[in-house]
Amino acid sequence: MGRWAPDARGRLHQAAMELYTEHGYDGTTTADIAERAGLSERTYFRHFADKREVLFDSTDALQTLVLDGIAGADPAAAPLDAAAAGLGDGAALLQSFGQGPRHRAAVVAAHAELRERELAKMATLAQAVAGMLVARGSAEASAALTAETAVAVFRVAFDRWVADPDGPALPDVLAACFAELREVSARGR
Amino acid sequence: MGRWAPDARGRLHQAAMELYTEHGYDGTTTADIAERAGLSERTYFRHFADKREVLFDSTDALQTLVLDGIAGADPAAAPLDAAAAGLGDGAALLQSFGQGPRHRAAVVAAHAELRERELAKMATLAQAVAGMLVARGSAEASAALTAETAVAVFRVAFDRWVADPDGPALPDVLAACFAELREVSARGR
DNA sequence: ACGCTCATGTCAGCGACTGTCATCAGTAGG
DNA sequence: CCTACTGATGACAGTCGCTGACATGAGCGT
Repeated sequence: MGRWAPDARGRLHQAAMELYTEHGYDGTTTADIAERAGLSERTYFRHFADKREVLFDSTDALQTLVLDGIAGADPAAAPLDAAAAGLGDGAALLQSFGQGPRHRAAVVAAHAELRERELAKMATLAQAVAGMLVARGSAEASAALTAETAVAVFRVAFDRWVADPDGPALPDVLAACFAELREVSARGR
Repeated sequence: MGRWAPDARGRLHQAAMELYTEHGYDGTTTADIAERAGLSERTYFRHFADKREVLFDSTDALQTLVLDGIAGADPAAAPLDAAAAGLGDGAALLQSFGQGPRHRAAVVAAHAELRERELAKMATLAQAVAGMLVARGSAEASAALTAETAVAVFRVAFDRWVADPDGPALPDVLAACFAELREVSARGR
């Protein structure tokens, strides 16, 4: 047994989710979060860079999984297919958390600052995906376009999945969205 | 002649661009900006919601132009083509400002908070584009996918244009990116 | 027993942002 | 010409996000 209660980060995350849900993001101070977690406000900022970041701890794991999925994809697969495969792994991870991601998404959606941060995280993911595509042999420019497109599709799929709790599993929604992308972009000229 | 010097918003924008360029975003306080514009800090916050928003006044005009372009597109055109046309109008607007957008992009790129806000503005644009596509007859879900994809392509095109000052005009870069999207998404299966 | 580590607490302070009230040139109405 | 009203602004106090600096003390190796 350590000197301090274990998993301070986890307790802060838990406290933040509860308080943002109960009193809203604006109605919660970082001191409130720290207090519920049994820590000082200063310690909160040793674990998380700002008031928003406490909700985005899991995105690192998601990103790692997605990148691994791309790295493990068939080397002969087209870049967009490789990206889709990696994002499919990420979708499966989120699906495995049940309603958790939906609850978190509702909290994030409720405040502009949190939505902004989520977009920034997705942008980071897109950049990392592009990097993996380059590692697979894509040209830099083409990789960026493919990655940004793929991540945009992922976001749309996630939004659809959140909006329809009785619908298909996230990986299936994602696959459907990629199929739709091909249709949409094949039309015209 | 009014009681106050005219165009307070414009002066604040000018002052912010200068100061963010000279001393960086972190090295500039809102009080600094207000002082250079000949106003009080309190008045700054009457014109702009926060320290970031002062750089994003022009995105409203861009959005309006893009939406008008979509509204005026051939009703028979495919949704993605209509979105591309509207975004092409927006690209032409930015191109007409010469190096201005590149300078602004450099300032935005220099700080994470500004990049976040830019992403948020693009997300707003994507939502508005989706709305216009629905108004043209697209289904809600399909419109969201098309709009998010099209705006992602726009962002990639803008980044390429910024990175290559001696390259082709933005509308041409954008058209090339849309062509590339069709290639990329046609490959595989 | 000694010193080192390292997560934490405490405190002071800056800067972003807000609510509130006062000011006063211009303008409309009588 | 006086008066009331408007609307952009200034002044001031206060909250909160966030940071730097220093202190504390249990655990751990030596």
